[in-house]
Amino acid sequence: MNEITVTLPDGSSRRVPTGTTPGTVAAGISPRLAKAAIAAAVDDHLVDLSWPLERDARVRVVTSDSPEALHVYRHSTAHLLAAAVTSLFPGAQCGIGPATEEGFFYDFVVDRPFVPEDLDAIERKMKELAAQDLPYERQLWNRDEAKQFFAGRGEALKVQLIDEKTEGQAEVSCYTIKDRETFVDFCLGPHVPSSGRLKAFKLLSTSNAYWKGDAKNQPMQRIYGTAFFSDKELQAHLSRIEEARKRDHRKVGKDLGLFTFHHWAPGATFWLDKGTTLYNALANYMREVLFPAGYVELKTPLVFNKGLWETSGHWQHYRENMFLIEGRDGEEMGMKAMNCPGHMLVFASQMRSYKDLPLRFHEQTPLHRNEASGVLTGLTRVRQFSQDDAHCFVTEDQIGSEVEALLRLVQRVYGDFNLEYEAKLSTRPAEFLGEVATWDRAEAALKQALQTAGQTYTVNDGDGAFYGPKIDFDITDAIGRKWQCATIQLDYQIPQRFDLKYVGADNAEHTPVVIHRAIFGSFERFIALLIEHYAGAFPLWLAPVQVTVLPIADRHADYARTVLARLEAAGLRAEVDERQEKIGFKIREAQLQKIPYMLVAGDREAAEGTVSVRNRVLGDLGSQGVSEFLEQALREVRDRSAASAPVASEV
RNA sequence: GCUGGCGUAGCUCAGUCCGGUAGAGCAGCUGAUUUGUAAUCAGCCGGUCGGGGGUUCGAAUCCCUUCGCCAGCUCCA
Repeated sequence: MNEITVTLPDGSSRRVPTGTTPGTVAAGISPRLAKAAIAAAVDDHLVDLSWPLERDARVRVVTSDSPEALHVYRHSTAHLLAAAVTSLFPGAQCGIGPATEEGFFYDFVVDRPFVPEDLDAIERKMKELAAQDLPYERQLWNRDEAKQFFAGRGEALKVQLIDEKTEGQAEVSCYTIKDRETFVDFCLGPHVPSSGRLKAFKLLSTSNAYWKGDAKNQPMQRIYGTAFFSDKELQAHLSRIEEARKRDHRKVGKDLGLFTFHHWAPGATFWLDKGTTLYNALANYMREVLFPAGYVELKTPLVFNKGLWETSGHWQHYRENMFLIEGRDGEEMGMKAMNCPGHMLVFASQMRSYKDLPLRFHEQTPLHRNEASGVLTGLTRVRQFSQDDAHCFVTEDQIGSEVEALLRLVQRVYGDFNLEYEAKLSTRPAEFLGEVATWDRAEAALKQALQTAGQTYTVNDGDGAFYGPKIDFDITDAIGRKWQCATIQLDYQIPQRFDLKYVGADNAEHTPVVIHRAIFGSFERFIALLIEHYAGAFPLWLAPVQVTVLPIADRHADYARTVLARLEAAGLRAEVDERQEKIGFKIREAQLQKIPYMLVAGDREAAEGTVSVRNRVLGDLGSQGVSEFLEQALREVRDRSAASAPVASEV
């Protein structure tokens, strides 16, 4: 009999007959490993445990400890879901059902949308199928036979998938659960060996989706679920979701009185007094960061004649997202959806020399975008918002250093908030303007800058804007959704459209390159993410109310007011709670409002000229002189210390 | 925009399936209490049940329509 050599991760190797499966290899190592095995990696390629080994290979048994295991496990759970749905809903047609970062989903074409009761029934069916420990088997089918089989079952979408994904192949990979009659899916795998492995899963929600994500295609019903190796992990995940909901910015914003909305202005924020204080603190922070970095601040019009938008190209490509207005003499106007065209006009308003570059225009005025109603979400997706926007006008050989400076700016700002983020480089898309050589130079400059700034990143090939490559930064919200915040975008087109020129050292006219960039992204979205990041317990420098003075009884009110006056004179945002309530009640309210410092003032403090300091996290800190407290608090503000603001993940 | 769900007092929610005078807690107001580190007690006020239309003797409840919110899809900061 022919033998092959199997090399294990520890470097050891063994001879086994050709056709041996990784499952057998695992069993040969130890029964416990065989029991824990989910799948196998053969020469770093994930396969089933039943995959016959035909030649010498490195084999690693994938168990629940392996990083890839959960993905396989969830994908197998998605198959179980599809098996349950096709069993309970005869005629249901399957689309695709992948594992995701948090779980899995599967899309179906069904006669009617799923309702919550359906999910319960489907989940019960899944548990039943899991309890039967049905084998998952990979089979190679003749391609035409497979197409006929799926066509015969009314699975037109599967036939389409086979057509598209296996062109020119003689055989296609299919997975059965138990047998052909019970469930079959066209799928590359790998999968767990049997349904009994699937121990802990839960269906979470349903929603509409379209075949291939295109609204022009057939509407489908999607079922989301999640799965873990143990019930304990599943329960932990579910309670994490529950905890995250508690710090959802929409809830916290309401509880803390930061902002509100009204149905007469969908997608537009009413910033309440406390929210406005927070907003202004961030706006001023950004100015403090940008002015020393060579930026100047502009305020440009909110409404422009359509001529501007025609010149910029937005009239042709972006009009449906713009709020349009008719002027009193019938002229067409558009509210600005971005600042760039206005900034181009400012650049062009006077002669510019190469000595002026880089020239950096910063602007915080509001933008309006007529977003589709279905996409509006709290503060993270709105119709009226302000960016910490800027446009940097540079020569082509200044691109690298400018982008590097921008990367360091992003790192510095996000560092000030202890935010975690991910950077993505998006490169030349299929449809683009300009020369390939220019794009290549620009992409190389961005990569170089990323490396110099020590910024890790992933590449999104072909995802750049039509006018230039870009680097985007994502921050994750409380419930795991990623939101783009900072962005750095090169633009070779807009300076040409506006015919921008500067006079070079050679006394000739040249066209500058524009870098569109934002660090917060928008104030609205950034504040939403900050609220969730801090669970509403902002660091002292951001807290809308920084200190509250709590007199014990009415006779301490005068003293409390003198303390308040000193706090306010020193520039702190403070208030006094003079209500006729017990101190425990006042403290509870201040804690719920997440006020960083509570200063208790009673007989003792009034006599000594002190305050009894309570920190919202550390609790009672004992009594301090007012000056002593002030000095300490002002230092905390100045340092933008997060000392008393644990981030949500630590709460 | 699409699909589904939801909309009852300032807030959180019950009542809707099966039509019969709209409920609770918190908040607010008034009074008492003068209080020492996460809720003092009592009383009172408060809702054309998102808007409009329809069915019915009678609609929060059933039907239609419209607006908003939520989830997802698509799209974006």
